Amino acid sequence: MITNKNCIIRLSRYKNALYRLQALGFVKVFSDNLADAVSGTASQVRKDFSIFGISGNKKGGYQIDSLLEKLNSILGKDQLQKVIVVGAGHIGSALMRYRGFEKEGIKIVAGFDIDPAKINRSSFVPVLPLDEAKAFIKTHSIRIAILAVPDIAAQQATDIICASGIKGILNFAPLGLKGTEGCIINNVNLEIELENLIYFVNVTEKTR
Amino acid sequence: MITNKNCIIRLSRYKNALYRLQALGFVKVFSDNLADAVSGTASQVRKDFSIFGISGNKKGGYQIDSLLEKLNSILGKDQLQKVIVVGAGHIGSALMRYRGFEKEGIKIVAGFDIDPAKINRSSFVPVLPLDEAKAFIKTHSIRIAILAVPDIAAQQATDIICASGIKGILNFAPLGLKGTEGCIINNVNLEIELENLIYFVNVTEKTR
DNA sequence: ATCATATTGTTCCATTTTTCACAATAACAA
DNA sequence: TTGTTATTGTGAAAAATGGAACAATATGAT
Repeated sequence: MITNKNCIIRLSRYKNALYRLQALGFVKVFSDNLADAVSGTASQVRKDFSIFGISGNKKGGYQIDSLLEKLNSILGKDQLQKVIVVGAGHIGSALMRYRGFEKEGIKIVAGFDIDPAKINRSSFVPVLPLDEAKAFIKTHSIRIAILAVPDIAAQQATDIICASGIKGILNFAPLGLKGTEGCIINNVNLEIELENLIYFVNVTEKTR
Repeated sequence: MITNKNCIIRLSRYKNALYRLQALGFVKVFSDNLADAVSGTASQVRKDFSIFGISGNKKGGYQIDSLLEKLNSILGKDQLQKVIVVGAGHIGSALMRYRGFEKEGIKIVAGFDIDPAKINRSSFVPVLPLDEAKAFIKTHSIRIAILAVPDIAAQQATDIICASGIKGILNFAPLGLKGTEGCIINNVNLEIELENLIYFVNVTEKTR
């Protein structure tokens, strides 16, 4: 099994680059074209493909359409991914309104919040009481949740949705959550991303 | 020079964990406490510290307050970091309203947008025309920008702010930006994060 | 048909990152 | 004081990752 997160991220980037190339009218692509497009190396492109049994043609490169098919299948993009958002604050609401997911086959089907004032069953993405999350997750077979609640509420919310059958959480709470058995957690911590950036900006400024 | 991004991210996590421990009344901490708190290993905690010349006491662990001081200094948190947001759409606006940055010494001082309808000079975080970005960046010595514009506008916006003296960009546009000389770009790609999560959820589901 | 060329697929090597293991030693107990 | 114990700090081993190189080979030219 592949456990290299970076490798999977690269597959996503290849996929995105391929759509751009396709839109420009290209039909086939070489490993070094893709490498350029994602700022990588041609060896790595080929090795990434080889890991997943994707092969091209000697001297002929890769056929973009079939390559996209394979990548999309690996990335689970051959089916609509239904996702819920837990927490309808600033970030949560923005994610529910964000249209960028649609073209990626990711559909936010509902939001959940504890605050009655946030509930709105008739909005484009309905916002429901957290109490109803468990039933909703089961009824709609939801596997992925985006967690955008304040840090104090994060672990509790995690426990609830994990117990309801959620298999993967994209966590925006500024806190490392304890991974529950059978549930994968990816943390997107904006504060930490910024700190990281600040660190490297400072370092490169000092050393120049 | 330390170029290991993961290492710096771990420093941020240690720092956050230390604040939590401090809030619980702890005064000193051992490497394995910290390891538990961030789901890492004690060796790695010690090695990370050793890389930055942070030392503790044999049998006495680390003094939390002095440890925090050192980490904060490394992470550039001993001074207020002024940040601008470029793009006042859903994500950009949510970030401007997000209060989580404040306690991290990160202050969003202004937003910028091309759309005149988005301009609001009197809001808590003023939203100004993109035209004014260059002057603003120079006047206020801004080094860090958060980029939250649609993908088509991303490269152009990047060029503008890089040319204005921005040294680091946290990019939310779903597109790998070409790194301009002297400007570091960290990408936060929500679609890719979700795809990644979906991949690993699928894989672990299949192998069980 | 033969040759030259371009590009893949994979093996091997270098580098980076993580983990292990243990000597050094500070704190504490008797 | 002496001994015991807990914990650090680090050097060496191991694992993971990335990159270079090249044999294999399909394509197209002559």
